[in-house]
Amino acid sequence: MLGSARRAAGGRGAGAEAGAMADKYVPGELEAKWQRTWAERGLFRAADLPGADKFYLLEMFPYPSGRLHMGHVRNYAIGDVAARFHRMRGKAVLHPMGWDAFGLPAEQAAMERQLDPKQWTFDNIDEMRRQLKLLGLTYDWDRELATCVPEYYRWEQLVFVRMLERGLAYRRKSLVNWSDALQTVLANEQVIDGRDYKLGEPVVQRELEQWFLRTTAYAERLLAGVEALAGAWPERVLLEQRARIGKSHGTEIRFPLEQPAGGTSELLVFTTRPDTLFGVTFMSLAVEHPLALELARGGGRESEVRAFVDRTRNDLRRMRADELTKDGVFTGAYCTNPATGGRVPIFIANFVLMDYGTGAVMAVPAHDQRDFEFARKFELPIKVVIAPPDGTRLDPATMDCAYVEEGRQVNSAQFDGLPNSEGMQRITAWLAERGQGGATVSWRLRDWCVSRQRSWGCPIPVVHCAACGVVPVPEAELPVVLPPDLAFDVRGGNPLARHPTFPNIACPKCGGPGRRETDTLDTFVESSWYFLRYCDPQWDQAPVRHDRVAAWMPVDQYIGGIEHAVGHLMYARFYHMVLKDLGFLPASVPDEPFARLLTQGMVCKETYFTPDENGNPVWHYPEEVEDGKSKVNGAPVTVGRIEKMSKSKRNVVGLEAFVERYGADTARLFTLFAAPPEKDLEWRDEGVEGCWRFLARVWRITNEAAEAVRAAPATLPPGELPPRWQALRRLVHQTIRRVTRDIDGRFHLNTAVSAIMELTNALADAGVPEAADPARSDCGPEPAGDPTAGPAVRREAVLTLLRLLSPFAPHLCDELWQRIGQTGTVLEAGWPAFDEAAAAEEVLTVVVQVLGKLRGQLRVPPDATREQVVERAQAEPNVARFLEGKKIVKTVFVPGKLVNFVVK
RNA sequence: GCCGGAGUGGCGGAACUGGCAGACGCGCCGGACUCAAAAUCCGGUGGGCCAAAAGCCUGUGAGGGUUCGAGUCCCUCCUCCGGCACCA
Repeated sequence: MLGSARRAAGGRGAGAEAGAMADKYVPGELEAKWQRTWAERGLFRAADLPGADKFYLLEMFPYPSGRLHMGHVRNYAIGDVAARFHRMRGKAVLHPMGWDAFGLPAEQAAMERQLDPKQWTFDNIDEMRRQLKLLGLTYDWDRELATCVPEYYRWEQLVFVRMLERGLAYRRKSLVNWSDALQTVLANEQVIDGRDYKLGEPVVQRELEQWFLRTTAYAERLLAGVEALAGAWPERVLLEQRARIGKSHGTEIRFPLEQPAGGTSELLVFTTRPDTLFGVTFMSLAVEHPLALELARGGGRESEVRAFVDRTRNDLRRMRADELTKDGVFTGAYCTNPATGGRVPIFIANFVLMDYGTGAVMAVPAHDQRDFEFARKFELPIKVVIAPPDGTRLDPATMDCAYVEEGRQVNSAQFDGLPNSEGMQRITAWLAERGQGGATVSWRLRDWCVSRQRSWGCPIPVVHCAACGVVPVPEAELPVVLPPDLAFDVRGGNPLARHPTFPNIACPKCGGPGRRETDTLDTFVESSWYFLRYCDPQWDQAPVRHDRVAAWMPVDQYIGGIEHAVGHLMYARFYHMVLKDLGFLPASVPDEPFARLLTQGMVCKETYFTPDENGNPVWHYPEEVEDGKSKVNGAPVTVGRIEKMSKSKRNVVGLEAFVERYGADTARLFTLFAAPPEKDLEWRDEGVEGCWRFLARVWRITNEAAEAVRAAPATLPPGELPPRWQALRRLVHQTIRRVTRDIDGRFHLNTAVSAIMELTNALADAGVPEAADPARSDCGPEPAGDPTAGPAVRREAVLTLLRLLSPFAPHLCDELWQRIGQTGTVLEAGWPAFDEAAAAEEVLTVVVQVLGKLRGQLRVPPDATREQVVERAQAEPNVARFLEGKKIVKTVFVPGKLVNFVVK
């Protein structure tokens, strides 16, 4: 409104481009212009070797699906605020972006649409990069990398060969999650409720030869790292990692076998309850236990056991733990309890896990619920060895569940009477003395299965030779490059294995006929070191360049989705330690690659649906809904739950259409303002409008002030400012403090935006003197005193506003920066300096309470004494009213905050 | 089942280490501008008592406790979300 009035008055010429644009905030052209400028000036390029003031900021790189969604926008907007903030504060910032480019979707596209996975991937990358660039993010595109090129994955092959040499990579038969639908093995993280993460088809257990990385060898170090990251990573992630590592202290006990079997004369068990050793009444072995069939053969029950094992394996394919009832079979074999010398029958049980502990469990039905259920079913004896502290007598005949609490040892020979916690230690020590066991540690963490029967992944660089076994490809012959001509016309199976020449190779050792490994590596291997590669992505001498990595690592702030809490974040920590141990990293690099972690919440939105003929929901896009009815089928629409944006629920907001309408700055601001970063965000169109309005308001206010700011002196007049301007200046500096604190470390970006909004409101209230806006009659006349005070303070306020807002809405701020006569970009201008004295309040509000209830307020100078404040507080009429006729028994005084009279 | 986290206006969310609950935004109500609308601007907005204001009462999932003072600390319970789930 003001702009048009001025234009009419000023009669601006056609050449005054800036003025013509002053009318309305139109982000489209403006954003493109500044993105061009930034790129041309190379503003986001990181130094090769930064000094001590480096800041490595990283967002988890995306899979190039071809479509950027609002979840990405949120992730990258959060990161970009931090990147711009640290840059403005003078840090050397590394802020790279790349592509997690291997993976199943490319192969599926190849199978379904006969596309070349490489072509498909690079087309997607181009498309996603284009969309990403619309957002004005501060990436150093010179460091862009894609994991699917030999220049990247070759180094994984080298590392794999070295790991093989050190026994950190190995091959073994193992039960794995096999997806028929996807024709591959899946990691545990990729299996959700017995179904694959991708198509939701059933996953079965199969025994296959697989490649593993020995994560278990690093369990202790991974756990130590978790403890060290306390405070720097979200507690939730640390908890999940700690649970996954699952360290538990216990005791290893040897039970001599009556008849040696399978080359051994004893059965080794792991228990956390050695105190219950005297209560053992049977043994339970896992179905896959190597001695299972051997013992049965000796016990004369081979066929029964074999039948049970076969049957149970089928069960285990699908069933979840809680749907599986306890079942088992007697092997016919016995062992001896080393404590009592008693005879213990050995069973195979369906609930015993082979890959935890030793795969054999000493069963104490009186004090373990699972053993109790098993014993009841097979009518096995129950022997109580722990007595409850309350004196209750446990009777095996009538117990309906196991007693698992603390108590005193009973029926335990020389240990009787001890508290069971002490019994644990004493029995363990006693076993150790007699060579029958001892204290040990068990881990829940498993080795990392990295084999994938897929062709769009990093080939595992080994050769199988009938004579020499597994032979690594010699380092000089690396990389093993994926053949370009894979056939995807056959559904299922690995096209690499079917390739006419790829599998054929002579054994590197003996020259005889060999077969190349056709499994590829899990894509989590690529994402386990990409952050190192960014330090010099072109380096062709080694996976990473020492001096660069030494200069940039660790990542100072890592940002990504909570779904990677254990998978990616555990693998990357492990791999990073391995690289360090193998000498690929300089020793100065710390064990932990990610110094701080932020896990951002999901972007959610309301869903709309109508029921189909079977009552199942049919989801609708918001634009298909009109007046509460579906435009598709005319039925009344139900508003569904607020759920994560997804194509299947049709509750997505298209990025490009959005940016076209509102601009990238509004997209960024909204995702940052609507919720704190770590919480889920609900997308609401009204909220978007609010952010848009705010930016338009900044636009208007700044443009209105532009001429005055240009003309204003750059320094404040000496001496005291008139109160009105001093108040504005105080708010300016308080806002600098708040926004700085909110961004730095705390990541309360939503409150940082609030603070900036408050400053904007104050700036609007401070008014534009030459605009005699009747609606702003409260502005009052320009106060007396130095006439340059007002313009100078307002100039500082406008400059500060743009500086504080620029990490959130960089395009708008740079444009306005230029319009108020500043050169360059806000990024280069730097973060505003904070002046403690200017931020200090000269009058404090002290609240007065009587018996804890608010009865009045006082405005007092900061240096007021207790006596002065208390005296004035008592004189407040409303306070006096409540003090009348009462006796003050205590006066609480919190300087600058409150007075509380306790009366009787 | 076990281990975490969270419950604050009509809504998203603020409240640093116990000190004015509800910042900021949305929505809503009233007003200005306009022929009108949109946009914009100004004011109001937890609930209750009171004609209104002043003022008072009440209020952060429920109940108890500690404290001069509790959204914040402690105990019990309820609800929701997340993780793990035969880990011996």
